[in-house]
Amino acid sequence: MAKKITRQNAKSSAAFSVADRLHSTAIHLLRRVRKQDVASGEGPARLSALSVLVFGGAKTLGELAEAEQVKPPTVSRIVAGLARSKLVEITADPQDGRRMSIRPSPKGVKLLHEGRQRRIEYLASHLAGLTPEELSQVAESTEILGRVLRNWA
Amino acid sequence: MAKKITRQNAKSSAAFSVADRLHSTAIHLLRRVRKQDVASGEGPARLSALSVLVFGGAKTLGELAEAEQVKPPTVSRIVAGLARSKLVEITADPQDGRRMSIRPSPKGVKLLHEGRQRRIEYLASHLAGLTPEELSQVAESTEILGRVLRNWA
DNA sequence: TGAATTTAGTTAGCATAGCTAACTATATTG
DNA sequence: CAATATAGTTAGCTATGCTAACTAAATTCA
Repeated sequence: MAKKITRQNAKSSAAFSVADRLHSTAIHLLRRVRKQDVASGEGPARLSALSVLVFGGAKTLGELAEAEQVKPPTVSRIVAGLARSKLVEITADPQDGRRMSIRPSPKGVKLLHEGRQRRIEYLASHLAGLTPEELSQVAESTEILGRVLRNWA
Repeated sequence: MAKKITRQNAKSSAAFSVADRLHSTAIHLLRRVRKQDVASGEGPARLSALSVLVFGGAKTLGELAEAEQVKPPTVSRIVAGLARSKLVEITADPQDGRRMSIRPSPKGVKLLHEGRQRRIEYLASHLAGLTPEELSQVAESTEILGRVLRNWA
C-alpha cells in the first residue's frame, strides 16, 4: 500500500533528517571541544555542573541532579570531586539537616570563566570562516534548541 | 586603557556567545537523546562508531579512531564490544597482517537504523512545537556546523 | 639477507561518569 | 511516638576516555 504524502509526513521527514544530523554533529562537536577543556583539569560532567552553579546560583544536590538530568548518586560524586578541587563550597541547610547548599567558590568561578574563554577562542577560530549570516543562523538555531530543551517533557 | 571596538572584536564577541551556548546546548541535548539510545543496549561510543561504519563503509581500526577522534586503545575496546554483540564483522587484511577490516554486520545495520528511528521519533516529538521556519533554521545550522567539523584543523 | 625501525593493534592500569540497590539520617505525618 | 517519606551517600557494576608498555607484522637499510 502506497504511503500518502501529507504535510505531517513531510514535517516528520524533515525532523527525522534534522534530528539525526543534529545528533551526530553534537557528538563530534563536543569531542573537539572536550580536548580544550582538558586544560582545566576537570572532566565534562564537573564543568557542566559548575556552569549550572555559576550561572544559576546555589543549588541543593537534588536540584543539581534535576538540572543536569542525572541521578543523585552521580551528582554526589561530581560534587565530591568539585569540593576536593575546592571549586565549590558546601553548607548545610539550617532549616533542613538533610539538605546541602552547593555554591561555586571564587576559584570555581575563575576556572569556569577561564575554560569558557579557552573554549570560545578555540571554537571561534574554527567559526572564523563563517559569514556573519551563517554565524547568526547558528546562534538562532542554538536559541531555538535551548527553548526546546527548557520545554522538554 | 580602553578597548578599541573593531569589526573583528564584534565578530569575536558574537562567536564567543554562540560557542558557549552551543556547547551547553549540545551537552544537554545529548543527555536527553542518550536516554532513548539505552533501548539499543549499546553505549554512545559504540553507536557512534557503528554509525560511522554503516554510513562510511568498512574501516581499519586506525581509520575508525581517526574518524571518531579518539585513541586506538579506546577504539580497540569499542570494536571488541561491537564484535561481542555481533554488530560488526572483522577480517584480516590479506595484504597487511597487522591491519583489520571492520564492517557492520546485517544485525549492526538493523540495530543502527532502529535506534535512529527511535531517536528521531523522540526528537521529532519535541521539535513538533517548532514552526517549519524554525526547523529549517536548525537544519541549516546543523549543515553549517557539519561543514565546520569537516574542515576542522 | 638479516638486524633495526616503524606501524597496527592489544593489554594493563588509571580516572571519570553513568546506573541501580541498599544504606543512613533527618523530617513529616498519623 | 511510630511509621513513612525524603535527601544524600556508599557499594558495586558498566562504559569510555587516557598513557605506557607490549606483541606482531612490515619496511628500511647496512
